Amino acid sequence: MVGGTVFSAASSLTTLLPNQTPASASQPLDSIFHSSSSSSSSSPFLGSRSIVSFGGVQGGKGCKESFFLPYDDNGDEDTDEYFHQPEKKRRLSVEQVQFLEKSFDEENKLEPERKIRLAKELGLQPRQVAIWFQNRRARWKTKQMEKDYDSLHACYNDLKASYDDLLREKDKLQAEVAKLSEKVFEREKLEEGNLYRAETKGFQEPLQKSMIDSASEGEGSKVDISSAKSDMFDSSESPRYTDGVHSALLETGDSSYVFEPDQSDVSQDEGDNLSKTLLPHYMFPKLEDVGYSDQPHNSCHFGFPEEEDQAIWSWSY
DNA sequence: TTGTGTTTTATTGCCTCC
DNA sequence: GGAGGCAATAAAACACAA
Repeated sequence: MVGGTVFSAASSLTTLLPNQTPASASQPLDSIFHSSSSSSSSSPFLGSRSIVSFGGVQGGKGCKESFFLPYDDNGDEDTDEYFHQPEKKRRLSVEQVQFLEKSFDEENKLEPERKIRLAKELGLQPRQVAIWFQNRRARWKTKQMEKDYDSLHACYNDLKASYDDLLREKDKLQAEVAKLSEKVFEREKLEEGNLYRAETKGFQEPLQKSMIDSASEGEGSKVDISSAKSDMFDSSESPRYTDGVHSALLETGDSSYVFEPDQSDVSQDEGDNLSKTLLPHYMFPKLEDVGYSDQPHNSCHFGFPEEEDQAIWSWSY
């Protein structure tokens, strides 16, 4: 307990005569306590406002100021006043504060020798210097926290802006995914319907042949069931069927892979443009690879393992 | 002048270190 | 156990609007 054990400046001084020394007078701090006649000679800061300078003590009877506020220097010392004036705080002079600030800038911790030296130079008690440094450190810490808060807040705002941008982009992509998924679903339905009709009429092979022929001649097919796939998977940025699987399937006559997609058909489909420009090809794996027919039409299981899929597509629409 | 909010000085109690 | 630091707080000094 510093205040209680060391020396309570204000309370002690109120009981002292100007040229008396406090109870701790045996310390080398004695020289700090000046009488009114000696205070001004040893330090430029031992002005009338110094707590340990008694040169400016108020004298007149009825004066409400204690010697802690020696604003005028008509010092007719009346020692009785010291015993009866209420204890009051006083502020350090501008010069004292500037000196302390400069010292604080050099080092915000106060070693004992430095404290003594500063006290002597400023005409203050070492205790006052210590208190000033303590309070100054507290103020510095508060300011530092405000700075830290501001910089963290700026960081937060930047991150939040980025996050909001990503959210908007995600929503946009979600909408595209939904739109294109719906399109794929409808075309697959159409494909299934056409194949069913062909099979039931026994025209499967002739139909395939005629459609391939018409496609290869660039005439286009009004019932091109491959266009759904080509819209989705065949673009300049999407992998062509170079894995051998599709071409092999074509050779086997698998009805799911009847036609090699035609670029001429693709180029006329505006939906395909979306898939080219907005959607990475890996977002649309082959439907048969992901068990498309078993999935709800708006499901987003694009070939990821179930858990991973859930993690990636945790957002819903 | 006065009420009110802010700043500064100082105290108190607790904690850590040697 | 004493010295010193810190957080919380009190209180005086100060600033300023009404």
